[in-house]
Amino acid sequence: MSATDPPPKRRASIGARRNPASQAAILAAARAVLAEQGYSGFSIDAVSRRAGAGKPTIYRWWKSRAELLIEVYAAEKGALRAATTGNLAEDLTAYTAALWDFWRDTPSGRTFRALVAEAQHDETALEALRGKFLPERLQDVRALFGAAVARGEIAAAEVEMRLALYVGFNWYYVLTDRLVDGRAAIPAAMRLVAASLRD
Amino acid sequence: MSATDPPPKRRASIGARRNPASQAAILAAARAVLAEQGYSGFSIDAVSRRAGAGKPTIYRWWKSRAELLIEVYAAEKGALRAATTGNLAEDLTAYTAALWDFWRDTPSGRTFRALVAEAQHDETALEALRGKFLPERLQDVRALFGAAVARGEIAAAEVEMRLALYVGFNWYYVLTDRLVDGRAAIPAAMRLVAASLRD
Amino acid sequence: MSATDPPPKRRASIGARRNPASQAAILAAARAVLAEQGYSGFSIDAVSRRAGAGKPTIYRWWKSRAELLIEVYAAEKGALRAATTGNLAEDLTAYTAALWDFWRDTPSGRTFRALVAEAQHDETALEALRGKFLPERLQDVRALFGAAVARGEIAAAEVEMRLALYVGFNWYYVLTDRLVDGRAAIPAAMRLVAASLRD
Amino acid sequence: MSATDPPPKRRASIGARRNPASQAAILAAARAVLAEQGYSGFSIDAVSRRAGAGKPTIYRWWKSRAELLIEVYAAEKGALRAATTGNLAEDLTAYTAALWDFWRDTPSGRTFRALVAEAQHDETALEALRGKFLPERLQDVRALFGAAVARGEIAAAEVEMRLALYVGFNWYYVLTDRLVDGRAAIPAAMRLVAASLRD
DNA sequence: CAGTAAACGAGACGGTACGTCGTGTCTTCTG
DNA sequence: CAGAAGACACGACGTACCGTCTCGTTTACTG
Repeated sequence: MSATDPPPKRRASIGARRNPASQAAILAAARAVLAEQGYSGFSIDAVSRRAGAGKPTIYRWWKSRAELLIEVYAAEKGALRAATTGNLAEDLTAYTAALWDFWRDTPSGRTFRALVAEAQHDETALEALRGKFLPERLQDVRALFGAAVARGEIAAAEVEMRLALYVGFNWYYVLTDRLVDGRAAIPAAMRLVAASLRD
Repeated sequence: MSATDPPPKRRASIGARRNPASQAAILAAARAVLAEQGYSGFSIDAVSRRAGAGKPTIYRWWKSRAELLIEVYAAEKGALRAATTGNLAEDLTAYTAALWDFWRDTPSGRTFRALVAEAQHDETALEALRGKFLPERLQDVRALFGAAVARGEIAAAEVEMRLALYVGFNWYYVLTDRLVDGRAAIPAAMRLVAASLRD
Repeated sequence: MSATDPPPKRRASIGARRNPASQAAILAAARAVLAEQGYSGFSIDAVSRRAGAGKPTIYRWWKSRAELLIEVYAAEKGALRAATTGNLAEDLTAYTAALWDFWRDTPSGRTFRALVAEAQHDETALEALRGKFLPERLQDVRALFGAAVARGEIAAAEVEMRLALYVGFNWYYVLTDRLVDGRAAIPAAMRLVAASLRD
Repeated sequence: MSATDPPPKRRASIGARRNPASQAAILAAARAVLAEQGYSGFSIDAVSRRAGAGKPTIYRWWKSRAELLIEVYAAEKGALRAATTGNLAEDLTAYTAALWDFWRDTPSGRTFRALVAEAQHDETALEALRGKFLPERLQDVRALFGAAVARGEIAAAEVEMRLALYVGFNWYYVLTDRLVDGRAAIPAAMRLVAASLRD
């Protein structure tokens, strides 16, 4: 989203179906608002103004702020991929470093923080976070743990617990806006998350 | 906070100093509002109405919603204490179980969630969370880690990383409102947080 | 849902244009508040509550209390008309008597007083009073003077001065809430306002 | 009142009686506030801050804003005197010109406007205006009319009516803040106020 | 190929909350 | 015991945003 917005041209209806141009404009506007003002400036009114879209158009396709945030996040997250190399701690470290870069270098960090905040407001947003957003986002990481289970590194029964430690570690740093400070701690933390419990 | 509130009597000024009765009523009202309506119903107006206090009285003593939340939380947290028994994993498990009980059985869980959400809105709230709230709240847990360092269980350089894993684990469950589901995972997670990294 | 419930009658938007029902309800509420509580009870909040209208709806159409007062006054003033019979003093007397009746028997006297008071608070209100309200309200009286000039009763150059005396006389009595006491003085005063200056 | 306020020194009690220094400071502060901000900035809080006086001290000696305004006005008005020369119109013209100068060149014009506005808010202020303030202020002008009655220029029964015309003329111009524009109209208006009604 | 259905922008609507200011009352402390 | 200091409950201020509603317009899909 450029700082100098293009003059918002009126996008009329294209008939009795969703206008992709409007949807794209709304997502772009939401991303821009989050990038520039953060969660406190993120309102349906602001997005509507920025996108040159009517509020009902937004509410028609996203029934809550949370849904909009989720789609904004998903639109940018696509590129990030976790690769299995044979060592869980190293895989987690590589993925986490990439994730933190992504959070730092795009508006996605702010989007993520907004989404977690939104889930504290709104029960349905929390449900969406738990039931849809997190499972999707954690798919790759879960696969890393799955591969480690297959290799015998960790027990299958421990995956959820390790996942919670892993996710919580990331949340703690992103929600306190300390992605830079905490970066050095990633490798050791990932070694612990991947460590054996047999001793 | 009983559901049937006593008839709110007007509390006049007691001179050019803070009226403890008003402060207590405001804190109690804030706690009650959070308990009954959660973060979405938590507004200075609502607290003011509930407490029978003027909004300026609230703003006089608490510069922001976050400060009020912090004090509400602190007022209930007092009782919780961490004891060192000689085994870090066990100490952490005991403390965490007590913390989760406290979050579940009092409005404090909601207060905590509200505070984290507030920190996503408001930069000064985030600063207060990082600079004042968390250090104070983590004092006891940090002491547990310190004792483990003294016993040679873990390295001093690893304390911050382990603390982040520990805190994140708790945040993840409380912020997704899954304190009940996640309870069984506590002991194993704490063993991992306390595990050796030498192998 | 009891059958005795008064219909809540929320006035929704009727599209991207002013809803006449809301405007009428706001004007009626403003008139009612002034009639019942006078200027000291006249607040945008009170009008909003009384009208069942949102404050932003009021501010959207009236930039200030003064504008609202002016429109409330104009809505009732319509009926009053000045007739030229051929004698300025008598015409003024008849009109003034009717005006004072109108001020006494409707909320308009209070509205007028409120408007003058408002103009002492607010520079833009004063500007509206001088530039818009008074010229419109004085149109009829000015026509009476104009007719007298045409008949040769008074000099054209004296009209503004006589108008000031005339208006001031009315203001003095209405602003001191003595419309009843002062009534007997109207005819003689009007003879003086209409008197020749030749001697 | 100088623009650079002297550092407000604490004026302690001087025993169980009114402290003249405090009263003077309060009156001076009220005058200064009116001069600088007009009626809209005139509040007991503002006067209290400016004077370095406690609000209860103000309320103790002046039970309303109106009383304070009256005393502020009286403190400056003293100098103005009406002189009888043998011609009512000329006497009125001279006095009115002096009065308008006084209103223009001192904060008194604003004080006067504030007082009239206050009387529209507050019934007791109106009563004070009618019963105390106006009779005192009009004493001199009434004397001019009395002298004219004694000389046979006007009828005794017409004095109140002429006084109303005279006062209203002044009010009209001061309340619309047009003392400069209206100045030229004074002599003719005064001739009319003093004119014979016998023709 | 006309009629209908639905999406679009626009923006008004009744509300709630914001954070600040002023009100008049009250109490304590100082001199 | 007066005076400063200032806290108190209250309520108005003007603004932002909420989610809903209706408008008039613009297509595409239908019968």
